[in-house]
Amino acid sequence: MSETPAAEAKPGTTCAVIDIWEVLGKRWSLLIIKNLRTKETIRFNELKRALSGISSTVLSERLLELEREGLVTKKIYPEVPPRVEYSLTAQAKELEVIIKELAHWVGRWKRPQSVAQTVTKKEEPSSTTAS
Amino acid sequence: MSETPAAEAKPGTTCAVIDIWEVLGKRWSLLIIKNLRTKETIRFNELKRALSGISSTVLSERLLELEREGLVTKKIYPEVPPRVEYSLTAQAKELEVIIKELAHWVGRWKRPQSVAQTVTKKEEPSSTTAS
DNA sequence: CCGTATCCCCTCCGATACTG
DNA sequence: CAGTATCGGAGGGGATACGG
Repeated sequence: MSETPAAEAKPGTTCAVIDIWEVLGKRWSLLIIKNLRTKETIRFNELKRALSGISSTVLSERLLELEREGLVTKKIYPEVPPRVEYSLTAQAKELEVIIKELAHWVGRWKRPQSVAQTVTKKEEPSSTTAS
Repeated sequence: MSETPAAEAKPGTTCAVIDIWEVLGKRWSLLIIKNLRTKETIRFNELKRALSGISSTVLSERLLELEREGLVTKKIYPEVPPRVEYSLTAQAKELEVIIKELAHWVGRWKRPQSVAQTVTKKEEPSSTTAS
């Protein structure tokens, strides 16, 4: 019945969706995925340049989180000037489809909304009081 | 090609998806929608009781945001003990489908992930030895 | 080139108290 | 019952400096 049957410490972690949502909800996460999509592989500074404004700290952090979630693969080339390439996993490519649907959904409903409706009558809400 | 062509002030606001994502990414938002789904209409304190741990402040705030996004409708009954009923809009019901897909996606890939792969030799002869 | 360590600010969230 | 006002703590994110 209640939405917090277990894990009382973190009330927002009831279903698994919220888990991934919290990761993806963080700043830059979605943008990183979007940029990763433009190429098969992207290097760290290349990505950083594309996301102008992001700091190395945060980019590294997001990349690590996305890697832990299995959305990004990291390839380290032990060369003299270090080279690391990032790319999307198959899992992330599937996620993209859902994001696209979400984008479509957003576009379909893009418009100003009403604020609130005050019911003057004492009647059942089934009869729409939109006048 | 760059991801921040306009709106330099907010780098995370490139596409509309991120906009709704930021609202839904906030704590309790998803849970609120989930609870709203169990009934057609729910009252404020009823909802607050279901989401044990949330404060009136935050619940009110979330509800207002969701209303602004057009996901929730608010009906005010000017009675002696005030009565306000919240319910999902058609738009939110459509969103639910997408969330369900996301949930399915999460379930399909639920498993431990690798950490990182270091390329020791050969493979990928791309000339990227620029210093 | 690819990050980590540190500091600081600023927003978010919870708790409490109070009003219509 | 249904909120708003205010305060204070915690954590995310940016800037800078430094290491491998």
